[in-house]
Amino acid sequence: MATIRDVAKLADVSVSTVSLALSNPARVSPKTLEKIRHAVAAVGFVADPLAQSLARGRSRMIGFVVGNVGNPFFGDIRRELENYALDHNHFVLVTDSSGKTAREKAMVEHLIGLKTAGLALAPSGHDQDYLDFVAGLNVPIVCFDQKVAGIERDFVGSDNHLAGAMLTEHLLQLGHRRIAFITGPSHMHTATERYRGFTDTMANAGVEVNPNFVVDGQFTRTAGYEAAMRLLIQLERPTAILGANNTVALSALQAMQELGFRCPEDISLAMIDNVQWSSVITPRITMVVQDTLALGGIIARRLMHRITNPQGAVEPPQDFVLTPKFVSGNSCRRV
Amino acid sequence: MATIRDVAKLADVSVSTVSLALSNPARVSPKTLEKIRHAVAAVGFVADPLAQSLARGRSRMIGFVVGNVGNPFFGDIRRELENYALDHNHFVLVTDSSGKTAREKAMVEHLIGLKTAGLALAPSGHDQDYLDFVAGLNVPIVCFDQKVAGIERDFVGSDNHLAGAMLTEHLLQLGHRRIAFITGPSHMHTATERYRGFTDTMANAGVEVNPNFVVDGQFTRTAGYEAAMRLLIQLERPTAILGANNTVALSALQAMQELGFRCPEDISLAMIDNVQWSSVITPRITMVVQDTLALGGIIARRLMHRITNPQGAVEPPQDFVLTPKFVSGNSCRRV
DNA sequence: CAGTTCTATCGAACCGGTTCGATTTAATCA
DNA sequence: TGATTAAATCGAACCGGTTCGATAGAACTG
Repeated sequence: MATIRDVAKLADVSVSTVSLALSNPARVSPKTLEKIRHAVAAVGFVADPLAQSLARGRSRMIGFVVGNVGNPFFGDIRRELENYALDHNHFVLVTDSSGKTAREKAMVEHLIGLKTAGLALAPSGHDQDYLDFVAGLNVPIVCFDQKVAGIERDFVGSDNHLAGAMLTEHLLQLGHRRIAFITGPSHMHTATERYRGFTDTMANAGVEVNPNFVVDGQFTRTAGYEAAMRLLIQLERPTAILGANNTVALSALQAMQELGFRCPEDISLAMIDNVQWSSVITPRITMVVQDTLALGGIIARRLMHRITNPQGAVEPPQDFVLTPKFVSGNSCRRV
Repeated sequence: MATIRDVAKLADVSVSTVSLALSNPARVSPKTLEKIRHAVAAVGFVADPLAQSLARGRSRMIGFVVGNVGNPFFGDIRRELENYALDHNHFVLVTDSSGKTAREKAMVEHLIGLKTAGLALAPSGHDQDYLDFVAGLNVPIVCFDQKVAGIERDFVGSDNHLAGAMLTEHLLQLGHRRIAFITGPSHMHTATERYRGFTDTMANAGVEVNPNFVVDGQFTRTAGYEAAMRLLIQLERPTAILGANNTVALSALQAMQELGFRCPEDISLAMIDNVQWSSVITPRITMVVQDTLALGGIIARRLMHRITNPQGAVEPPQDFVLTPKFVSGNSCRRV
């Protein structure tokens, strides 16, 4: 591998001039620049990013930290970020914490060690320890998905209260009154907001929420399945189930199928967030989806802004909250 | 951030002794080691991975390069690799090439620039250029999924010929004769092998393959959809469709639903590779799945072996081919 | 006890760039 | 034309570690 000294020798200039010419061509005389360009081409010089990062104290890499890269929600955002970053000469490193806070911390620390220029982070924690950890990170960071109280960073996400409210309203309009809600973890902002959207809308409509109809699905497959089962074995069953996210809703669908309930004939179902291949799932689930492309675009732009603009680093954090979209399926029937 | 020189100063030894003590404690006297340990703790020293990588010429990072991290097949493998790597003090960097060879090259080059210890690569190319490129990479590499002729590297994958054959045999057993096949890109080993498995089995059974029943789905959603449409509008329709991968098969299911065909009553469907939530897709597709956990485990072990063992680097490349598994659904009916 | 072999530690060079103050050269001004 | 200023280039220090040959002292040998 050719080094900058090889180039300097061949071009018959000093190493520092080569470095200067490469990073700021305008500050070098045209003929010197030409010599250096020739030499670079001749020896096939490519700057070592590691050495560069070490010397500069920062790299051209962006860390993307989420709990599940396989989730299409994160996948779409990743793609948007990646495209934008590549256009701006940055490189995205993806890491998956599997939702574990400890692993996330380790990964973030590793990324910081790599002198990443910035981080797109879907926070997995919420306690004081975690807040301190994030606050202590001295890099541009854009948080997304989960709004965590106490984190003073840019945030990009959707209006989750509205998402819950939209689906609840839809079910109410169809005549449902016995509506069940499968929640997510109570420490997650998305989960509590969606749930609030549900209860607020129910209250506004003057419909009481049956406490037995609120079960905890933890946003996971197993817990969602169990929660759904708990709903379905009740003597007085709900006429509609609202899943706080895609995983618990589809687990509920599976539980319904296994117990022989038909959807929507016996029980209606609605969910927040899309999944891959939702178009071939029968019935097509009525859902509220987030605009992942827009979210990804905003995250990308905001992060690159903070990274590239000198004063961008000190701008006060800002929240970007998008309106989710209602997508009608055929999983909800009129009662 | 504390540096190694801070530690050296506090422990009153030379920098090189500190470095030695940290990387090879046995070669330092017990009392010196103790002093250094104290100093490390006192200043909170953590070695800068960048500086370390630069000096050593290699890092503790492993690059994971695939065309679609969202695909659960790759997701499962990634998880296995990651767990194993973390246990062995290595760190996985995930990159997604979106299936584009050019982008994959750029990403691999970047990873090499980062002095990654090794690469788990799902190759996206096949031409001479690409072969030369891969051959020129001077890092431990384990290829998986696509077996590319001419790449002299470890390979981990499944018996794709068998996968195609199993499903074909199953359909033949059920009495089907007019079996259609939606293929993948002809330059992909998995695609051609699966197709060969189909044709060989058909030939063995003495059943002729109708050329109109073989359509190209490119392993993509749009092409798969088009291909399926082309099958479904024929006057003499197939009684069964075999999708060479999950994407084309599910696209076919969608096409069938849109045209009003019922599966399996009107047309049977089978596919190779699982998808997320296949359990709630109606009907449950009969399929042949790869043992992703085993594949991931082998990839991880093989790669770490080459990385950590001095002589591991020069071992001749080896192929690991696993037997896929038949998973019965209810998408195929007897005719 | 002189000669040899370990063992523990050190100093200096190195990995491959960047950066900044100093110096040389060229251009502008009185 | 000599003084002043700007532009171009250079040298050396630095980023934060690793590595290897050198050295000094301890332990072993005959």
